[in-house]
Amino acid sequence: MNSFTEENYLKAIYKLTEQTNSEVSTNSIAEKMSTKAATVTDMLKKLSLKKLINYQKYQGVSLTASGKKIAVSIIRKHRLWEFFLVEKLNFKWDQVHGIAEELEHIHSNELTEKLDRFLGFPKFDPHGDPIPDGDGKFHNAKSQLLEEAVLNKSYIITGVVDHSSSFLQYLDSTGIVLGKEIKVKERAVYDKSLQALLSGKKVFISNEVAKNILVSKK
Amino acid sequence: MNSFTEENYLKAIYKLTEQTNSEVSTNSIAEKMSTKAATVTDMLKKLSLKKLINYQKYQGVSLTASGKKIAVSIIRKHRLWEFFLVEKLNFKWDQVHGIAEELEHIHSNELTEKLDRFLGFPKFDPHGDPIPDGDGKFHNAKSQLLEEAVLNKSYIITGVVDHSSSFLQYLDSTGIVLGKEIKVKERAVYDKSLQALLSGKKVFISNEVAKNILVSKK
DNA sequence: CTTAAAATTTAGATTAGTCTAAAAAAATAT
DNA sequence: ATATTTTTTTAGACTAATCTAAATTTTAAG
Repeated sequence: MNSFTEENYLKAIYKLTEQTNSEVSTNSIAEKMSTKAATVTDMLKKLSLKKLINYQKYQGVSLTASGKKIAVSIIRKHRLWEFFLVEKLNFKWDQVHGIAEELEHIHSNELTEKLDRFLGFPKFDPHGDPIPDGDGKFHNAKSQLLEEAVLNKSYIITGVVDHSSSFLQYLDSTGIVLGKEIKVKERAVYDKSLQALLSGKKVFISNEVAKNILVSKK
Repeated sequence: MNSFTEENYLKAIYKLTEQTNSEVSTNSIAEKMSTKAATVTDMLKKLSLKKLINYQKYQGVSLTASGKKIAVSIIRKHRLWEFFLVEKLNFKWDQVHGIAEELEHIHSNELTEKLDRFLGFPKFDPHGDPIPDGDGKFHNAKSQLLEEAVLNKSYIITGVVDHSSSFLQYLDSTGIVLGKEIKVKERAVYDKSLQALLSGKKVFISNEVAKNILVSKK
């Protein structure tokens, strides 16, 4: 059995690998885990001994197959619980991350599988992130940033890049909700801000926001 | 915030106090926690410093009001999660204890309250144990041991004393399920074993089993 | 290609929770 | 009432996860 801490390091390494598509540095892990580089080095030695990561000092790390399997299962549990919290318990999408950070460490495969069935085998969590299946396969929707949407073409809002409560609350306040249709009418040259139609209603969207919204072609 | 370990000690002390109605000994805690007396002493000092227990060395311990509040909230969460696992996820009543031991430590009051509402504010868990409400009040059904049931009187099975999987599985195999009606027809003098009618069907129940079943007058 | 800066690791400490062995206090038995 | 047994506590040590400060390695700059 791995500790919560070990599981969190594996998850952090997984996510950093996804972002950079290469070996992960000690410092980047330290930043992600809000801890110090020296602490990370100690943990890397431990995870390496358990053969969960490939590690040679000064050379960065990557996950082994078994490390990756654990990381994906944590992510699976996190996203299933987020779905549960929003769909069954009526939490808002900006309230669930912290609770799911605790729930993701509950150690029962049977629980995960029964929860998945109870929820109807959802493919995406409340933020539009894909939920891997029991074998670790992701159902990847090909999405793009709203920032890069083509003018006058219809898209569906499918996810967010920034998962912070403040961003999610801002989206709520502007009516930007997953599943809605959006069509960009104008893009300002100066600041790349957008004038768009959101389910037919005119909205203004700054580039800062557009960079953090994912859409799919309709 | 208290650690899982601290929460588990408080829960153990609460349960031992319930059983004995007096100060709890270091050794009894050690046994309940499957640990050593020396370890318990260390933890008692820590909990005492936090004012969660009343402790003077060699004199046993009791919970303070705030210690009791935490213990009851852990029990509340444990029982609500057990109810969820059985009623929503289709677990069997003998499979849920271990999972609930992990879930009971999730730290979100809002989660507990929303879960309670989602479940329809249940008053008893799948083993018939009362679920305290948000204020720590227990809805106590006045039940008695089947061992002491009066002959030819109708009772409803409302709970169990032994919570082990093996006992619960044995009950399943004999059809002894919470909510069923039972009437004791004969009690053998020699071994106190019972001949009874369970929903009208004849069953034999040993004293060992009868001592571990709770019933209420119909 | 040498040097300065940045990144990483090592060394040595700290805290929480645990242990064993020994000492001390309380309970029990003669 | 004293001796023996049981219970509890103390002392000292260990592991996991963390830290700071110092040393080392790598990278980048001139």
